[in-house]
Amino acid sequence: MAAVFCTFAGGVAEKILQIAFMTIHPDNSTCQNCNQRFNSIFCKAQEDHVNQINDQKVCNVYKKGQTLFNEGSHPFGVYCVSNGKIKMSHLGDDGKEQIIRLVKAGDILGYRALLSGERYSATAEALEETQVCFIPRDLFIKVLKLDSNLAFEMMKLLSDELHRAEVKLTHLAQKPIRERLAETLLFIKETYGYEQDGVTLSVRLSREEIANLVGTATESAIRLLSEFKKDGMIDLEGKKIKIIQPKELLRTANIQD
Amino acid sequence: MAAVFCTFAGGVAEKILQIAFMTIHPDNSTCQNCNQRFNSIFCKAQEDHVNQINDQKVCNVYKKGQTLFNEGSHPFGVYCVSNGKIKMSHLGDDGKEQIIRLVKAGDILGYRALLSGERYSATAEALEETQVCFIPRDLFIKVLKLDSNLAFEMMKLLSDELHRAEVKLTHLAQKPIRERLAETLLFIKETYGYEQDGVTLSVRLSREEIANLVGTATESAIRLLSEFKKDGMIDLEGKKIKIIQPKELLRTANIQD
DNA sequence: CAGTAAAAATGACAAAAGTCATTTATTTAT
DNA sequence: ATAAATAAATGACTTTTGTCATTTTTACTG
Repeated sequence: MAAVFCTFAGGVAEKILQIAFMTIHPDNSTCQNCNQRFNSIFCKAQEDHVNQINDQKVCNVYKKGQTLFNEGSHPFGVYCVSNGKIKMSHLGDDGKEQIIRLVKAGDILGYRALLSGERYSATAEALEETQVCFIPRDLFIKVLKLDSNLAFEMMKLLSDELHRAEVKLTHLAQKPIRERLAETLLFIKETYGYEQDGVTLSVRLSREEIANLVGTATESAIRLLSEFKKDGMIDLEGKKIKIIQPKELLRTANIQD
Repeated sequence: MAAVFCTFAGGVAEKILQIAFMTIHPDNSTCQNCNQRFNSIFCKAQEDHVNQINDQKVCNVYKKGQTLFNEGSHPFGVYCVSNGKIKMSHLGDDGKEQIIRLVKAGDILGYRALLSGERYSATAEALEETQVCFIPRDLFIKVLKLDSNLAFEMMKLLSDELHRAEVKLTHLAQKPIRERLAETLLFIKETYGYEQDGVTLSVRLSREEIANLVGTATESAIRLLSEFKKDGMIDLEGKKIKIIQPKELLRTANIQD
């Protein structure tokens, strides 16, 4: 099914193919019928507002490695993910990437900078073929102003993200890498879940990306992953990671909160 | 002047003394005349709403070391600081404190848990004698619902905090302690400013608290502070910290963003 | 104001984590 | 399919940071 979606980069080509896509999958091309409709922040938005968003949204497909936006550029709206996986990352002072968020279907992104009135502070890059709808800034702001339920959902989302960031910050300051790696693997599982086999994490990340998620050197991440494998907690097959002993991994993560 | 504010812990005594305070300082006892009126999130709130808040608010004075709320307890409203300084911190798994925010006059606190619908994830403790107004949950929610300007200010505040947390997270993962300590000293300066002399940080923090802000061991913080002093960047007199060479400190912090 | 408790400072050492160099696998492109 | 490029793995070593013990200083209490 995914093969049907076209993934060229340019604007015109995308438009054409988007129309082609809409013809083929009419039920999935509108917000009203989006499979993420009640899984997103818009679940409590008024029907009328969802319709307006549907009318003005622009859908796009990003191939693995393509960026939706870059740190330092201006936000012109927010993105709503209908399908796929995205990483958001900061570039540290020495050019090292720090992954601050993993985005999944149903999530929105790009709202932080928009609401702060700043440029993007993070780069968003597709981890695999990803379908995204773009909602223009003015419409998003307008709907947010008119729809207090949506505004509250937005505040809840921001509060939850803030909480996540604060907990991660505390763990970075206080926990050893071993524990943080275990926690990260469980976090990936929570976010993207397993493949059909029920053990393989359904995302392919490089060792470097895992390290940049944990906040450590690539070699350290590699070494510890090997240890986890040796200890029988996980299994490694190339970029596939299988969680063999989730309980043991949870114990290793040593999470109290 | 500060000596006029009474600081007993209990509820009844506080009420009585609050009334005494209002009698003595009528101009400062209402939101409308609060010295932080246009320095807070309520700056763009409708006059009517500010009046309602003023009617229902409950003011309090906390002595140094007293907590406004504790990690794990339920939020019943938000706090608005009219005067003083507060630290907010998480307790790490091993019981180590991680300071996640420094709160100053004009700031509000306690909103994160309230908007997430969770218990407090942090403890708020006064760093010195601090005057705070408590705004009940239902009123805050109601006003937030009716006043879209206020809601947007709230979203902006959350977005800014989220940004701060993400940057701190990146620095914790990537920067050496020396740079983080320098950055922390500058952050304290930005937050609380100097005393009259124009060089002494106007907050007294223990070495342990500084370490818990930086995210390091107390001894490491002490050692590096001594180095900074030896290098002539700062001066130490007990808990007083003087910033002698702010530029050199900024260079040491090695901040790009 | 002495005496005690707490905090700060310092040294010696241990552990954790990072860096660099090299080898081995795995992708990718031709 | 094979070469070239990229990523992963591993070892040796260095640096950073933390821990523990001890001394010195400061703050507090009777």
